[in-house]
Amino acid sequence: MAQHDSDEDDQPRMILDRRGDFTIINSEPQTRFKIGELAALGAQMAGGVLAVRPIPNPQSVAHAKDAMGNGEAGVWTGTAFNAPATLSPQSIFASRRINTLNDHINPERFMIRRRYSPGLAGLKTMAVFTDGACASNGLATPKGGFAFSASDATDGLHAQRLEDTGPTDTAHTATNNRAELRAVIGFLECRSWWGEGWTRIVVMTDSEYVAKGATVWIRKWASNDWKTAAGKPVANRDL
Amino acid sequence: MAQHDSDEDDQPRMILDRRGDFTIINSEPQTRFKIGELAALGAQMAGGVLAVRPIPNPQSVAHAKDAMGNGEAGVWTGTAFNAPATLSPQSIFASRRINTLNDHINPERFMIRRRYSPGLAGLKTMAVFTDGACASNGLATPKGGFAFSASDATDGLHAQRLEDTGPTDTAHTATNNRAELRAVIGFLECRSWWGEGWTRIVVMTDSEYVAKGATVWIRKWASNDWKTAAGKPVANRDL
RNA sequence: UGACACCAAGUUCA
DNA sequence: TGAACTTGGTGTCA
Repeated sequence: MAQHDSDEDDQPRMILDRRGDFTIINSEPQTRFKIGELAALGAQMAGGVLAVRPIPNPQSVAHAKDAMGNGEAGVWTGTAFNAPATLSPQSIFASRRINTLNDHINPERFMIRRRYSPGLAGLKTMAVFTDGACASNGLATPKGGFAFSASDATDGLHAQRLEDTGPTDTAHTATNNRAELRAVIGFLECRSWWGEGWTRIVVMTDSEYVAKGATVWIRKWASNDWKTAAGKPVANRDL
Repeated sequence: MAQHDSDEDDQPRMILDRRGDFTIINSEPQTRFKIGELAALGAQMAGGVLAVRPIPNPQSVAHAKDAMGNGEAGVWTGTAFNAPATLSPQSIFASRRINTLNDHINPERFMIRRRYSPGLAGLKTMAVFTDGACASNGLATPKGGFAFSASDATDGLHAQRLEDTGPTDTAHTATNNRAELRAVIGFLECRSWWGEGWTRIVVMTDSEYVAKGATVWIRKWASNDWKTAAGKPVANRDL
């Protein structure tokens, strides 16, 4: 009830600081998303970069489902690789506007620089930074949040609270890993990247859980009836 | 090079202010030791009070080493408890002089008041305030200092710079936690409290690191090969 | 056993 | 405001 800005909406707003980190302002708790730190981590980053190759048309989906052995995971696959030491949102986003005939299509296009994806030059590749957070993770009342950014501009950021229920309408306690996963899903669902002409998404994440889960471990799980190495069912499967 | 007092010695001198804090005068950097603030912290003080029960004779040491599983930690144990809200050097030091037949024994004796250590009345209990400081902690050229006081008199204070090398002759960068640790060690080593007849030391510290490290965490470390919760080796083990 | 992430607490500083 | 020194704990996997 102290001083307020003059704008009344309760939608979360974001600010981007000098290092590229961003913060959700109208959010409780106020969480800082450390996108800028990805740059410092550089080559040592174990989470690394996740390249997602979508397979959107029905035939490809069917084929992928067959190949994966378990259809639920077969809609897309990914490849993990390490980020360069100079990684930062400002360096990786080679922003250029394109002309579109349709006003409903966002004209912002960000080609990932070729040196970050050698051999992928023929694909229209989009880059996105993701991060998840969970205050009081593992404690009594955890509160999750997530964010993603596909540009170095403030209005290119999106952040929101982690929902209490997953896509299957089941209640799920908020955890750090659910938040990290949800950040990637949030981008993939909110933006019609395929319709915009992108054929490859590069996801920058600091989460080994997300990076390896979507690239390495998922292949074992698909041919494994989704059992963990300890024999227990894989968690957060709904996401 | 500004104004100087007329005395030429370069031994650090200390001044005690109204609140019980003290400052090293001939020291660079000039550091303030906040003993007086312990009173304000009172019962909320998480660091609390550290009661040290020494086991000084060889048999007890050997027994303790066996019991701890790892001999290096077994020389003494402690119990943590919270300080009362009214805690202050002036209130806790019930100074009384005693007569001694030996001039070499300091006649100053400070019995901790019974209400601060219920149940310990049968032991000769000595109280000491400790504090550590580290200017530019974490920066390029940190400079540490520490101090302790076992009385409310000015000449009962001792303060000095934190050494560059630990007891193992290894170089160690000064940190706040090394300074806090060194303050306690400084008192235990400089004063022949056992020879003076004290059988229990109560250490007043505002450092959770010192209080829990010497009472709670050390028991896990001893049976843990001195690994931190994150699996890394415990820091400052030399102290 | 290891790895990444997410927190919690205290202190020390700039 | 922001950063470093230190610890304990959970979320997850191999």
